[in-house]
Amino acid sequence: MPLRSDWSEELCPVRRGLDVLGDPWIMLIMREVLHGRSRFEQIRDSIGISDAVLSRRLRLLVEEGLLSKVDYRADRRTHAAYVATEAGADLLPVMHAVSIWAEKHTAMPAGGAHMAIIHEACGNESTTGDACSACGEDLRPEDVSWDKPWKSARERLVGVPAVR
Amino acid sequence: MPLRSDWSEELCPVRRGLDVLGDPWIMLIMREVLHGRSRFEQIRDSIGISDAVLSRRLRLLVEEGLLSKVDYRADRRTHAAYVATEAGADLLPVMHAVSIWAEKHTAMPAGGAHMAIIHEACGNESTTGDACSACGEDLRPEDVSWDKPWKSARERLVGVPAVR
DNA sequence: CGACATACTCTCTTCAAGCAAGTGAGGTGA
DNA sequence: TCACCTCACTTGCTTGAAGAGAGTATGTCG
Repeated sequence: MPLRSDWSEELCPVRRGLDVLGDPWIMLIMREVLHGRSRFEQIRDSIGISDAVLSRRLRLLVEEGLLSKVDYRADRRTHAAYVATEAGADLLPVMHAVSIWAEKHTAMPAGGAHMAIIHEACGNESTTGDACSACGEDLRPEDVSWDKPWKSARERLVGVPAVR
Repeated sequence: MPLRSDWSEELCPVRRGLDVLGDPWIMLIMREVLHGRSRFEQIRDSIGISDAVLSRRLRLLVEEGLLSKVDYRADRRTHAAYVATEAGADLLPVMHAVSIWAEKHTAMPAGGAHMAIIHEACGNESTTGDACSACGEDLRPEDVSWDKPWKSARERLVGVPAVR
């Protein structure tokens, strides 16, 4: 990932990971895609990123193998869409870890509320990010919802699409 | 964290977390501190960051409450040192998640090897990042070692110091 | 006193972010 | 058919941070 220094050859996995993940937009884009918002304008409008930066990040994410670009038909025309690959879907535990950390250690703004990670496969809230704290199974995007009380919404995530 | 846009008032915890963690240096600095490398020059030399950037990041991390700056005497003089706070030590699951993701989804460079997370409290390797996959206990820095075969070293982490 | 170490700060150049505007391919309405 | 729209970008401009290197303030040692 040649945004700044190239750390892809580092021996320490933390550093290799940060080569890709050490950018504030990457995880936000992946979060949107895992929420099923797969089109350029959907992602742009939901996270407030500029066109230029989103365009570059999407290209990088496809190069790095976290997203794949697909065309699909809707509204009588062809749209570009970005869907998670296995590597992209596997970012879920990282997002969960960030979320759990932030809930514990950043100030909750006015109007905020606890976001619960719901493991739909067993029906319970998980308090850990990689394996469900209730049933012990790995948390896969397609089995997880994020309960966001400030939006009065429980949003089901989407994983790697079955057909490509 | 006013490096770029300020996301500290965002309702979504992922975004609030990325306000602090969405920078490649932050996690690397915290990793060094959790390895007991607490002085300016130790951190600088082990991660290869410029003086100016390290200085700014350390100030930010103290402001954000992830590090605390302490003076200690060694070599007959007073040194500045940075030690993790509770919020800093709680980054360990995030680091583990990044590391596990990177081991699975980035190319292992020549000379690299699997880095095992050892839960010294039970003596086993954990394959998950927040609770030990072997015994189920939360992974706290003071109970964890990272086994780095490429350095032929098993490095014990350090948590929040008992005295401040 | 001068040499040295530590923990920074300052200066300079390069490059990305953020904002705004433009572009081109495809589709739509009159 | 031709102006107009939407989508998914690209281009240009300005500001500001990164990275590299040199300088500086404080304290210690001989």
